[in-house]
Amino acid sequence: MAESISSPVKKEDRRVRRSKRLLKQAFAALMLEKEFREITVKDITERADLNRGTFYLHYNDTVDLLGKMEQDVLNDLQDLFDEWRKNVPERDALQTVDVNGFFSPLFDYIEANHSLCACLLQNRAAADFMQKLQALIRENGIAFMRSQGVTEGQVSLEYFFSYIAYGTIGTLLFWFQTGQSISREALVNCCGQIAQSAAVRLYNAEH
Amino acid sequence: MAESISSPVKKEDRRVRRSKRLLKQAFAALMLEKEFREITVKDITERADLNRGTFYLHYNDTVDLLGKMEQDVLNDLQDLFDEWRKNVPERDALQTVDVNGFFSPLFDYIEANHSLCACLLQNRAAADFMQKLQALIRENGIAFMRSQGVTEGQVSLEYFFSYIAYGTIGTLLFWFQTGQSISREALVNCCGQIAQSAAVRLYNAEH
DNA sequence: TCAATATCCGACAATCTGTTGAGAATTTTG
DNA sequence: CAAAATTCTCAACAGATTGTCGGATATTGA
Repeated sequence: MAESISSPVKKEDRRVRRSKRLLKQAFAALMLEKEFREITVKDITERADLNRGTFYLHYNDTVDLLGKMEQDVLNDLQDLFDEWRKNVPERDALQTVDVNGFFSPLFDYIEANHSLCACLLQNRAAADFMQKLQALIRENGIAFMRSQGVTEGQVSLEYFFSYIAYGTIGTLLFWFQTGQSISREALVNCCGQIAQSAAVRLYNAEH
Repeated sequence: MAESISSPVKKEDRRVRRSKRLLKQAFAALMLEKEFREITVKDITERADLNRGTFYLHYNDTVDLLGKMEQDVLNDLQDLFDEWRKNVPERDALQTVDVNGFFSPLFDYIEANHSLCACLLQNRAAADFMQKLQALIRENGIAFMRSQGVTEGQVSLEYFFSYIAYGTIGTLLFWFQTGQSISREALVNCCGQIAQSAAVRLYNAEH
């Protein structure tokens, strides 16, 4: 799993990789200190110890940089989902769909990169990170359910997973904001139980 | 139910009420046209046909104004929840908790003020509106469940309603963003079914 | 009517933005 | 290794926004 802040392995000039890395690091650090809207290009380049003009060689503005960083995280997560899907056992028709299993890569990753993820989720500016993350989870969730032989019920899978994705992300965010007030196991259990019980009721995803 | 954009009934100087109203209206209109971060104080006051200095007599900056508008909506919703709670029938111990009923004021209000609410929810700048809205729903939800005699289960009510609130708000947002691609009834049914089935499983909120 | 106060107007310094050109430094290529 | 290509630095620039003035004008509430 690639470090989200790091640059692609080998494509661009080494100087470019260095500059982008420093800019992202500086920006991530600043986001822990103040609101996105208060962070100027000057702030970032000073923190990164780069010339202000260098910023504009790589990004249009701070929103652009934020978007690239969001995309890094989303790419990492998609890779994890892809990897996980390869190893999912075929589902016996009588077996329960393992919703917890589906969410475990997500929880693992977000806990491992908790500082950046909390930043992106909490920051006023990053409302659409939650949306993008929801879309990623939703689409992977739908694909997963279909691969498990689940067919559409009275509630479309799209709306079902929209709900589940937002509920899960939001609860993760709530967990961060309350200082991880319960154990990780309790959190995963909470999210899993809700999703599982709803899935069972709406799609007979059991037996 | 007070119009969110309108000013309090009678407290401030009529000129102040007028200015605030015009500023909020102008700001709401501008948010439909461009990103929050691209909206300047000058934009707002020009649209409102007020002097730029007048803005600073009432708000510190655009974030402040946005926050006040969010609070207007939250106040309206809290009033609705309070009103609704007065009319909730006592729950027979054998009866099902009516989760749909709990959410109906929310759906009504957001649909009635759908333009502004979609704005606040969708806009990049308004990430914390979703958080505030979630907190309001969560707290009212917990109070409701307790009043219905539901006790804590293996999943704390706090986390349960965090999940339910985020899921519901998110799905509402998804509904807006997909151009109300299903009927309102289908949407309410979707959210209701998920919440209900989870509540039943986790809290035996039935029978 | 009159005192209080909100608004308007013009102006101000300070800051940030996005871009430019020239030169120095680094990297890649052959 | 040497040359070519690219990136970075530096200083400077115009343009825009910000937040704040003081003084004049208009509106309000009593």
